[in-house]
Amino acid sequence: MTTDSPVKYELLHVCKQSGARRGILHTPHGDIETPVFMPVGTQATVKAMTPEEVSSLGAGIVLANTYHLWMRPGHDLVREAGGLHKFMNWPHAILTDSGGFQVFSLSGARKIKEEGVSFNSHIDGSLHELTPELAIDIQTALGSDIIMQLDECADWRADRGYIKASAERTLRWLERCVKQHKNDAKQALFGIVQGGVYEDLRKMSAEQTITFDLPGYAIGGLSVGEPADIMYKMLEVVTPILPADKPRYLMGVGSPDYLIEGVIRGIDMFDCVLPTRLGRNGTVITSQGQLTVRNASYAGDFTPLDPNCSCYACQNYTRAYIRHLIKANEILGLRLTTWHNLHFLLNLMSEIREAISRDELLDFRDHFFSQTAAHKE
RNA sequence: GGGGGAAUACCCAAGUGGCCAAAGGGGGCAGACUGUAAAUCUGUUGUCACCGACUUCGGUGGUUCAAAUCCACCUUCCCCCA
Repeated sequence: MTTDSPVKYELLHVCKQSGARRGILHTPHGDIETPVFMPVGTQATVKAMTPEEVSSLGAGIVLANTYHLWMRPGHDLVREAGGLHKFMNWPHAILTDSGGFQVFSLSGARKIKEEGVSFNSHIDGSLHELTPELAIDIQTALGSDIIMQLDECADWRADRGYIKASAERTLRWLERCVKQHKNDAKQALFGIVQGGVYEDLRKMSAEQTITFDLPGYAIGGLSVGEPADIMYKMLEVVTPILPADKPRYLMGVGSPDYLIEGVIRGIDMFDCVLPTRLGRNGTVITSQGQLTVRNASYAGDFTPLDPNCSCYACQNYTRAYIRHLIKANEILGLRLTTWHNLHFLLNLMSEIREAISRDELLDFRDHFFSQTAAHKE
């Protein structure tokens, strides 16, 4: 099955200093250099940006969400439109998340059973049941390049017994997803490793998940509030188990420190709402650390968001102007902050890839952190 | 000229004897945000020597144990009639 997969990982180089991987992810909608950051466009749009803008920032793949598009506008409509790529005018690769994260984030409006998850729609409260089979069918209709199994992203603070049961159910759901997927030639199904913050459960989940011989593996249920060192520990347990010829995707990670540390621990793919959400909420990620440009201290600051940035926002606008736009509730303000944040992370990944090629990723990390630390008060 | 109404914190606006340093919005200030129910949410917003004290509800004086709330006069604004 693997050899027929529409998505293939090509390993280019392993950093001699850190063990990090550089590679290429071949998809039906283009080749993607890894490690890669994938902007999130839940509702078939990266909020505040046009697809052309997202593409111009260097993104070759974005996320969309099964649950949200199922609820609205409905996957049949997207199929009728000619698939997600055509519907949203995005010619590059798309990865759809299965709705597993909504099991976590909409926990107040959902019930988990062996058969699947029943949701009360966040839009109108109507009851819907998402099963592993339906999650595949919806993603088939959407036509994304990479599809995710239905999993349960459990609360990391849940007790061990629950996490174990949840991870095992996620494996049973994977089996059903694989069966439903039927070796589709155009879409690659990724499995998701769960197991919370328990090393043995993570190990069990990883070992079981790879028996399905899938074109890629994700690590889920992390970066949901647990301490960073626990997350790093889980990665150190899981990535050595995952096959070297397949991409490894750490779901939901997007702060610069997590990205760098994740790559060092063998991760190839990341996605996160952080840059777009932070931007809309008036915060920018810079080479000197996070900066809440909405704050009064920048009212008269006529320097760029990040003095070391070459993005459109930083080349043309000042902190003072962008703060003014945000305070005045002008759309351009959050477009510019989003623009910058996406550029920053995509550029960071590009620098990480180059550092891997030079076998200097650890040096790069130390330099990066000293820059941000130097500006912390 | 006559009659009626209103003045509350940065703004709007509740409150008509003690539970009022004073509801609620807005604005301001700050914090949070990591497979997006998020252009959202949370906190804070009289002063200070801040688990306590002090000064406030147009102004002045009064009634009362107690006043943003009651009384008198004054000031300003709005509406109606001439």
